[in-house]
Amino acid sequence: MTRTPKSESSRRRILDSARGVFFEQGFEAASIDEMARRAGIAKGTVYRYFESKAELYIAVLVENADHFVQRMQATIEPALPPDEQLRAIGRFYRRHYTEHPEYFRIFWAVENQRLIGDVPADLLAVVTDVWRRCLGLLATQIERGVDVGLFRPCNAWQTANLLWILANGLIQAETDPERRSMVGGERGEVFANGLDLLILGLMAERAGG
Amino acid sequence: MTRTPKSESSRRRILDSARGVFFEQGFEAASIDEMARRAGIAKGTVYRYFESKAELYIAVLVENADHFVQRMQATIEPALPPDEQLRAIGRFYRRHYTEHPEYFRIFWAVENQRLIGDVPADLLAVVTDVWRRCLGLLATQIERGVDVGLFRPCNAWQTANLLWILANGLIQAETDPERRSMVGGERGEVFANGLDLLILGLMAERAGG
Amino acid sequence: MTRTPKSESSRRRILDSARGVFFEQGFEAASIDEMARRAGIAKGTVYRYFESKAELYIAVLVENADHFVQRMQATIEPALPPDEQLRAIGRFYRRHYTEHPEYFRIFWAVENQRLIGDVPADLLAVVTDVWRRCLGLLATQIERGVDVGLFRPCNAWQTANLLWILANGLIQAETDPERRSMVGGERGEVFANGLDLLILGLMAERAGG
Amino acid sequence: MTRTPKSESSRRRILDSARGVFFEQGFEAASIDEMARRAGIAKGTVYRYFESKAELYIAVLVENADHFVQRMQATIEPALPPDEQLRAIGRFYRRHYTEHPEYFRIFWAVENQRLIGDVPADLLAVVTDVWRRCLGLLATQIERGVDVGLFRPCNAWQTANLLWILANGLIQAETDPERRSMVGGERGEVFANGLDLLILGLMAERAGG
DNA sequence: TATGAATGAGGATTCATTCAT
DNA sequence: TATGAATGAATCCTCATTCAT
Repeated sequence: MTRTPKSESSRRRILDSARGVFFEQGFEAASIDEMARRAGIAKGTVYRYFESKAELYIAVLVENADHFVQRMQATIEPALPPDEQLRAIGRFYRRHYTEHPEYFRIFWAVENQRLIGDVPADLLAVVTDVWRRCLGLLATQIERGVDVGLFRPCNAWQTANLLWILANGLIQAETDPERRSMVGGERGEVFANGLDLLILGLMAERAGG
Repeated sequence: MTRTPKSESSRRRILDSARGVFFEQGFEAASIDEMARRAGIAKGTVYRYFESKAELYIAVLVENADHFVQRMQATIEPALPPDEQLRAIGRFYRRHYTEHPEYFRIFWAVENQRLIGDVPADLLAVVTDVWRRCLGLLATQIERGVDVGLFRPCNAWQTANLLWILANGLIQAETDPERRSMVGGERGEVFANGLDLLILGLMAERAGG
Repeated sequence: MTRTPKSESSRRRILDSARGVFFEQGFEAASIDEMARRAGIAKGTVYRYFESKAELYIAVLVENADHFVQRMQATIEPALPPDEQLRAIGRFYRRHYTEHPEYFRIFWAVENQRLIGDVPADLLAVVTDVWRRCLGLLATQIERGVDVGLFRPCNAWQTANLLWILANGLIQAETDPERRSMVGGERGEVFANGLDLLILGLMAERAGG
Repeated sequence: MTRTPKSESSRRRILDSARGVFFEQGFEAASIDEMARRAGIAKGTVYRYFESKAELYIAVLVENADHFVQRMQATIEPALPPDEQLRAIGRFYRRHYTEHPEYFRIFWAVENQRLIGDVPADLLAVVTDVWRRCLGLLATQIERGVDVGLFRPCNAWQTANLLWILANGLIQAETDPERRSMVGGERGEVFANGLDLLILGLMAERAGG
């Protein structure tokens, strides 16, 4: 009788358990049975809310995407200088992962797209949109830095891409215990230092000039 | 009953076809039927050489790892200065991917380990070993650079990790058409510029000093 | 708890939509969901009027039967001679199918009884009753024809059965495009000629005598 | 190691049990589980021989069709006059049904085509071909009868269609106990008399002329 | 040693039916 | 009385694995 048909709490429970199973097992290996079990509902009920496994997967990713982008945009503080801004975004990004590791993986799910195979339209659009908005956020700060002479001239989108790749890769590396024991250092510190080195490169020529 | 293969050529053919199928379809979606078909042998025969699908997958990855590390080590040219050495390794890495995209994926397969779930012992050891050797190669050059005053003081393994992450991430980014259209630029150029920026950061302080 | 419907209009709407769905999709493929949707009511409501899918199917068939028999009986015009009477019934039958193909199928549904499997009591009684009344109508005319010397002596019910079989078969044959292209001729003409040939056979001996 | 891949006896057993289940329950209601159970093999084995339920259904029908047409063609005895020929074909047809009621139903399965929905190409072709050959056999005899002046001039295919419809309808009517008790008479006699009446109609004009 | 037929557990999906509201 | 969310048994189909030959 509420505005939403079906039960919003069931939908919520399904999405939550589905996210867990999908991220733990991957799209192919994840089973609807397991999701239903975790959600404490019958298997058939899942199909009252989502037409297929693929659609459910998309719904999980879309939700994550929206949640993430909204928070990332809220991070921007216009008062900070561009290099500090980049560091702040980086800190937010890493913290967000720490707090919501499941949500975070959407950015790595992109590579697994092909697993689904026949539902690229919706998914691709969403994920691409997220990437674009994130890169755009970074590119804006980089451009600002170049304009005010803080950064040396560069292609802002390409440089944003570098920062993005590095941030993602560093977080992924943190996740792997083997890798961490290889590299050493505190988790947060390695991340911050990594980004700093790149930002330093960005400012280098100026220092040299 | 022994583990020793009966026919080395059959083992070879199985590994080759398995690599193709695993890399094209992913672990879950890959089917033994398809592998046997491509290898031109009967399905049951596969099980005379490998105990299970998972073990076969591991064998493929292990083999790739060995092949890769051997070639990477052969890349080192002691005569070059450390920064050029790093660039050379980067060029090799990217070229290697271009020529052998299948072999290359072993580094990203690590993250998908959990797909298998219960066979980490062998695999983890091998992959970790590869990572360690690759990072070691980079770390050696970085240390050399620091020693000769070309690079500013830094934790060599952490920095090697950065280069490694960036190289992998850039190549992955190249693979995604959406991403490339977002970032623009020539494929090889974006890769080279990215590494350069990091290396520039490595040398920055010195320039400033 | 009583079998008496709560709202006659709901019962009406359910029967109408059920007939459409059953006849379009067949018993197995027909879904209660679709019927409820078309009737503009909730699925659960269907079960307030009919105990099961099978019972609803029976109700549809019973209703069709009554409707059909009433109209067929109204066709008889005592003034016509028996052979014309038979032709008139044939014309009515074919026209009735053309105008109400859904209703018509009851006669072919008999053969599909076994699809349900465990509800023959009600259904069988009704359908048998319809057949009997239809054949009786024909048999009466045939007997009359024999009595007045128009037809040669014969078992009236067996002959009625022949006419009935032929009429049904001809209409079914019209329905199949492949069959029509095989046989050729105008739809109505093939039907009329077919019955005529049989009636001619009925009158043959007389002509010969 | 025999000429046929897989096991011919398994294929045979599957086809036999499938025919039974399909004809007893109809395409939709028939379950592969039941077929496997009756054949005494595992469910998965069915899929080694037939790609899908629909393909298995087609295989059953095709087999029946071939078997039937071959025997029907063998019935023709050139020495007999056309009217006797038609009676002989009728007797064969009825006897064939009596002995192989399952095989026989292919002619009534045509009407259920739509149940499958997405595999009409093969099926339609086969069934249409059977009908055409059967009607052709009848039409040939009718034409001969017209040529020799035994039958009155008529459209041979349309008349063949009439005989065909009547024969099928009479056999179907025999199958239904209710119908039989309504009509009375010996089974074989009703059938023979029915066809005779039509053949009489065919010869009537001549008698009258 | 190689084969490939057979297996059967497992997974996605459907839908008649129930029942709390 | 009507609703529609929830159920779960049933169905088709897949495929890693086994084993008799």
